[in-house]
Amino acid sequence: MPRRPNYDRDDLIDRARDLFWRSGWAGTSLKDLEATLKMKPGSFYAAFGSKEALYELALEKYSEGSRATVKELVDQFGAFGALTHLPAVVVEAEGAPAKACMVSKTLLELHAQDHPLAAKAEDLLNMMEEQFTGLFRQAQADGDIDPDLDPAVLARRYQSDLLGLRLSAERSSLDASAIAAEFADSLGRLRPAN
Amino acid sequence: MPRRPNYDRDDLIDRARDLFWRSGWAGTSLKDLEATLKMKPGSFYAAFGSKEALYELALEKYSEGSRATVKELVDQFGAFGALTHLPAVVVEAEGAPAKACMVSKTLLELHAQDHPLAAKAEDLLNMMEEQFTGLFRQAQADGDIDPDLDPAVLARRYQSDLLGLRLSAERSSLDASAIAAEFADSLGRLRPAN
DNA sequence: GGGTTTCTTGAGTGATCACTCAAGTATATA
DNA sequence: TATATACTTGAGTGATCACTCAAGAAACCC
Repeated sequence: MPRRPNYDRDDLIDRARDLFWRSGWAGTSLKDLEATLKMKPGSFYAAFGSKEALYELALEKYSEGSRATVKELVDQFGAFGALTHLPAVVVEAEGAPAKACMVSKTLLELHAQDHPLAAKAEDLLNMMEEQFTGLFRQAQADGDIDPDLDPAVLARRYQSDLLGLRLSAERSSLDASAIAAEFADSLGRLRPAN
Repeated sequence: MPRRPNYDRDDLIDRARDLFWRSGWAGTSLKDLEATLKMKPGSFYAAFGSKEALYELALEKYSEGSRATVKELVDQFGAFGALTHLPAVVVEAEGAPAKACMVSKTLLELHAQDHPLAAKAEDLLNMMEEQFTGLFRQAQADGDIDPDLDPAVLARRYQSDLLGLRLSAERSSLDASAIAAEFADSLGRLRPAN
């Protein structure tokens, strides 16, 4: 009986994610969304309920995509190889709306307002950190990293440096690839002693 | 002949800086500024011209303060000591409006809009990077760091990691002091070989 | 103390914000 | 083909945005 929507919901969320990723929460107006999604306000609110609800969907999709990229690197290069390749991958991503991580941008923008999306961003950063912990643990099992080191500690430091690298990559006057290469190189110091 | 203002301009800029630092550009409304500075719109615009002009003053003052803090650490601990102490200082700053660097927050929020304040933020990050380069050079002269390493390269990496640390320190679920300690510790690897 | 100059006040500006809703349109079932 | 059920449209909502300006108050010089 019903009329079906003439849009692909998943594609809309992708486009919204890219817009939010680039321009942030306050920097993206409903007019911007209407233009990018080619939807009138009525359709928009029928489909998503609110700007905030769509942002949350977009943020979750960003985080899923981020973790999927890491998994692909693991399949291709193994756990240690994924950790060393990721910095360059993230900095050299050509089509990406921004170099910086969307989750960290969300946290920085909305943390002071105690906005629910900032809490969501914290959760997602924790999930991503856990993925890194798993990678360091696996790299130890593979004999690529000193087994005496604590994978959780390594992961926190790794994620912190990676977020710094991605933030720095937003600077136009700075060659982020060079930092990425060094970052990857310095992981070699974590190799087992023998 | 004239009537003098009944405020301390320097103090107003300090308070505006703290407010902008915490809440960001879009997150700070003129109503917020009026409340914090205890000024009516007329006085505000007579004194500063626009929200953007005040933000620029606040950002410059933040950057000056940031570089002054580093200089104090150099006086107290020397160049290498300043580099090792700074991570903990920055993460444990109790009274600060935010853990993350105001300049990097500005860049992330406004870069996509090609906002003049984002360009300003880039300039200030470059200045801060130069200060770090000078510190690494001095630390080499002091015999604390391997003279074969490039101080400019070390500074870029150091700044990137420091910005990442400060970003991570915004996460409530994360112990940033531990990362800071490790960060400082890892600088020991840059010592000369002998 | 009169006159000049500046600062302060606060109501008011148009623009934009996220969002609503009644009316119109298209689709699927019966 | 008739009807029920969405979806789409777009003008319009009140709230808030950064900002203006005319009027009044205060401080200085003579």
